[in-house]
Amino acid sequence: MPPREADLGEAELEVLKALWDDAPLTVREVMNLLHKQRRKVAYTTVLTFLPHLDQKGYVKSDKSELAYVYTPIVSREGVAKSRLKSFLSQLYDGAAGPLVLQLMREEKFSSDEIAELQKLIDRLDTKKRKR
Amino acid sequence: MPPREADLGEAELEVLKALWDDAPLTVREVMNLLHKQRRKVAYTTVLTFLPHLDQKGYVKSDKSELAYVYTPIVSREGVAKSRLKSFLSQLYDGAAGPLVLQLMREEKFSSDEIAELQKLIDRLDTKKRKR
DNA sequence: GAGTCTCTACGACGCATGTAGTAGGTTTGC
DNA sequence: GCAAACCTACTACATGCGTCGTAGAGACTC
Repeated sequence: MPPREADLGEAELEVLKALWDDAPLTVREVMNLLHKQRRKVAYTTVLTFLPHLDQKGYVKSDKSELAYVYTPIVSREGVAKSRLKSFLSQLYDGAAGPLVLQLMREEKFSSDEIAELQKLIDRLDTKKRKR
Repeated sequence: MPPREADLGEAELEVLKALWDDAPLTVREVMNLLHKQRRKVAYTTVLTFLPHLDQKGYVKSDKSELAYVYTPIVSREGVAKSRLKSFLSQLYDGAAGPLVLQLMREEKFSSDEIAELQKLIDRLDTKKRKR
């Protein structure tokens, strides 16, 4: 009983990413984009994903021209957020803290990111102290 | 061509988590644990996962007693790390920065976590300045 | 207007995964 | 010793997903 918490397969996500990168696209254009990314996939394969994404409410389609033209109607951030949620509950019991700490220990960050991070922490810290 | 970057299915992970929680366990004990977590699954179903996990090198088995007894040989952190890597490359192009920032904005943290985080940042910050 | 090109719809197939039943061996308890 | 209980191996089946081919509708070309 795998209830598909994700709702988006690997390949479907690839297609959606292509759309995020390069706004309204036809099936053929999506395929070409994927090919450039060394993702060799047949036209008809791509063709199956776009109606799926449409039905699932991730993109909208427009057929005023000859071929359908697809545009995402969900943001990259939104999708990232919901997948992040699943990921968190799957391995970290939904707690963000340990994950952040792990990332901070193991990954690299730019100075800008560190500065931004510091700002966020200061805000949280102040809030806590006020109580 | 889904190359199984994860190597661990959803259900397999559940079983592995049971083992992490409660060290050496027999098939039956794992099943009982899952049942307690409202995960109704047949004995033989659990039975199939453990040899899988064994073959894939996630657990080791010991048959000095009547029934096989399984013990994890990979850490929760190790698995979390590798899945985190996939997740990161899947949605954030492998960049940890944006993910951390997103988490900091949207999630809650304990004072301890914030303190720990501050320490980590200070370290990174110092390193940067030294150059 | 016949041939060609391009599009979409539909169906087929393979593989991974989760699920479980059955069959047959081993242990235990009387 | 024999029956009951328990264990594992093997097999089977459903589903989801990714992959693509074929067929037929519409447009375009000359």
